[in-house]
Amino acid sequence: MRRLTGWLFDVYAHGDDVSVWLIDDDGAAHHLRDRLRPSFFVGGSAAELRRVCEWITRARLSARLARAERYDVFAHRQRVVLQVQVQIPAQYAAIVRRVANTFPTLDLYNADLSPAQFYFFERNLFPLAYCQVRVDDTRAILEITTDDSRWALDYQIPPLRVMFIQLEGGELNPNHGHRAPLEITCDSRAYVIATHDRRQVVERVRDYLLRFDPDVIVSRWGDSFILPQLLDAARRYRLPLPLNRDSRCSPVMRPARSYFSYGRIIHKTLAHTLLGRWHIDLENASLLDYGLEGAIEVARLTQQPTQQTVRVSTGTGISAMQVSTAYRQGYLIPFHKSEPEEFKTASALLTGDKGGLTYQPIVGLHFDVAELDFASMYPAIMARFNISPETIHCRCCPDARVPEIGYTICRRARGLVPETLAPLIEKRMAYKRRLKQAAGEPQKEFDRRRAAAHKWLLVTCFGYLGYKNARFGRIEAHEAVTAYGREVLLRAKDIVEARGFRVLHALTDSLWIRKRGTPEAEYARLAEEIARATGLPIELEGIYRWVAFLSSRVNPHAGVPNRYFGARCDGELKLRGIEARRGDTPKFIQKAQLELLAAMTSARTRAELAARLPHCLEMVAARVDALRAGQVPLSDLAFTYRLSRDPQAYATNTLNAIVARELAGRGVKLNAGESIRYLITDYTAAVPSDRARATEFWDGSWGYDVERYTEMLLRAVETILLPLGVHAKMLQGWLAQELPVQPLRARMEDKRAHEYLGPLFEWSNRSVASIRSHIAACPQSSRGGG
DNA sequence: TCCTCACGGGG
DNA sequence: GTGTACGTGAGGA
Repeated sequence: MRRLTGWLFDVYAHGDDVSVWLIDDDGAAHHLRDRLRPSFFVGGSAAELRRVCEWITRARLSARLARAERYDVFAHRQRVVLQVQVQIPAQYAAIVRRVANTFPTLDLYNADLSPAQFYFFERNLFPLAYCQVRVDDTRAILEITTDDSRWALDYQIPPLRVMFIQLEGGELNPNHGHRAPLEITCDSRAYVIATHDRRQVVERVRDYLLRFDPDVIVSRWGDSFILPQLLDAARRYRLPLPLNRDSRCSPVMRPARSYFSYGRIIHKTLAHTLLGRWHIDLENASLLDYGLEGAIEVARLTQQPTQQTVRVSTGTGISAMQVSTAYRQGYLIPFHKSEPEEFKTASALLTGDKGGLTYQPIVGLHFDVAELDFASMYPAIMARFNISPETIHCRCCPDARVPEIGYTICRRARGLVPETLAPLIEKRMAYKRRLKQAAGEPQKEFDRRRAAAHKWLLVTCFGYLGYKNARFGRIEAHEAVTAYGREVLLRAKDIVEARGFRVLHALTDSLWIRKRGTPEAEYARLAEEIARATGLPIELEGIYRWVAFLSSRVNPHAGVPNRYFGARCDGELKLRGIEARRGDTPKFIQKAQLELLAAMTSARTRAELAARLPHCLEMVAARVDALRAGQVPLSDLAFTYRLSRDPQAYATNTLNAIVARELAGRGVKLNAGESIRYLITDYTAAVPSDRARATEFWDGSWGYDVERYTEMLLRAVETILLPLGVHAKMLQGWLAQELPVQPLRARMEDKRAHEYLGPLFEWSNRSVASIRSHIAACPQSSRGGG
């Protein structure tokens, strides 16, 4: 018998047990095993359940059967069910499937959880919990416990060894034709495998894996290109390739999939996850903005293994948290449905057409404006008013009714959704409070990333409530949330106006208000008064020196709710809807807008803003000069677009369609939901394929279209300067000065990987330069590398 | 002018 | 293992 302490790193079913990986304080990995007997439940009449028992016994499935009573949240009562306790965790999914196929009319519960989830729930653990373990001589766990909590604000993360693996040239997509040598970075040193011999590549990778034994392999295009290529070569040449730490099995492959989310198609490439080691592909991981620390926070909170966590949506994450709550309470957990898409009728669209409240802002520049925001409004409403699929239309509380729509909501029993949400809201607030206090880096950065991760969980929680396929979703609950939201914003507006403020704009959960000579303390009092009246926390988001609400480009007299920008007194800029906020705007244009806004930030009056115009125009001229001189980095000129359909399905010849078809013609398999990146080479070219070029097929011989980029730049500049009366035509007059166009030399910049890894995992490309001279001697063909 | 296409939100 | 609905702007036909 032996004692171990360390972080719970990986859990999966293997053989008759589960494999458990622990990383100790010295960073050493321990492979242990533990017992797990997951149960699912079958609901039906007594006769039906008897038949299920007989069938399972006859089929000699490895399961123990028992009668059980469990709570059905939707029926609001205990239900007699058949408990099927699976004896071998690896067989759980197969046994569920056989029962479901044989008895398609019966209800199954707790029937689609992963072995890792069962393990976490049964042992009261979560990924990266710091654990105390007793093991016997065969490495079987006798006891595993933790003092760590998912709700702890401060927790240690194990000393993870990270290996970074990519093709040289970083974010260029090898599936779209990019070819370059493999580059491996570990312990702050980069190693380039500059050979076209696939056998040698595999051998070198194997050597590095054995030498560094990384806990985490972070890659670019590892899921869809590097790992499949390596595995294929390893198979062909019969070479061992220890990508897994668990040598008993191969990496787990999941096929590519496309799905509809957030109103657009998302494509997830083929995925390769590892056992006893993590593989994270930066190009196939969602939500990069909160980085690995944020992903670890989400894994801890949602009790999903980290490799899954980075590959699934936050909707799945919040669903997993609800499942955890239900499991803890002993509720029956329904299936995650996956009914096919269905078209809504016109009437359903009409009645469903009730979202947040939207005003038309008062167009133009405003000075000394305050913005009040309800904090996490929809989640706060769910928690405060107990909105949950099983609490709505409750029979026991006829007096508690949702405004406008009149549904009843239970006041007696706390709902599953509020139960899950409340601690999450609280934890996020705690991090945000801490961020406001003076704390040093990197602590602040951890808190920022964790709070950002929570934000996404909270936001999708609301969406999930209205999602047809959610386990704990119900459209009426969704409607109740927005109804409360409208009511609450109207109450706030009334209060503000009663205090003599003018409401310039209001949108779902925020108000922009103005009253001459208001001291800051009055806003705090106002926020308190609204919070008291509505029961929801509202905060002073900021006081703006100035804010510009933009008019519609179609109708210059009408304000649009979601296009505005402003400078706060603390120097922060806030932008919505303008080019700089959009993912399909080249960085070059984003930078130009931000530069103008930065110059305007400190102005307090219209006259002060106007005084900065000459400087602004000089900056614009400098940008145009840089364009003409070919000094703009290639990566700053690239457009990124997500394809909403397969290349051949495009009806019009937009640049997107042209580039997509061009790539497809070169043998690149493009799927709806994938992104393409391209530069505009000659916008007016007669031959469509000459108009733009995918970044992967761009080389120095292609120039970029200076005229076209200038035109787009000036339009973006107009967005910023129009509130000051400057039109694009005026700008053109200013800049009507011919400069020579020079050949272009540019390089892709590559910072994202480092940003993603964050302050926790320091690695650098410092030694790349020294190795690069070595590669220069090696010829590169279009089939080389990876 | 109408149609097609892609993006945002939340902090 | 997948929020919905809608408004907006740009550009092609």
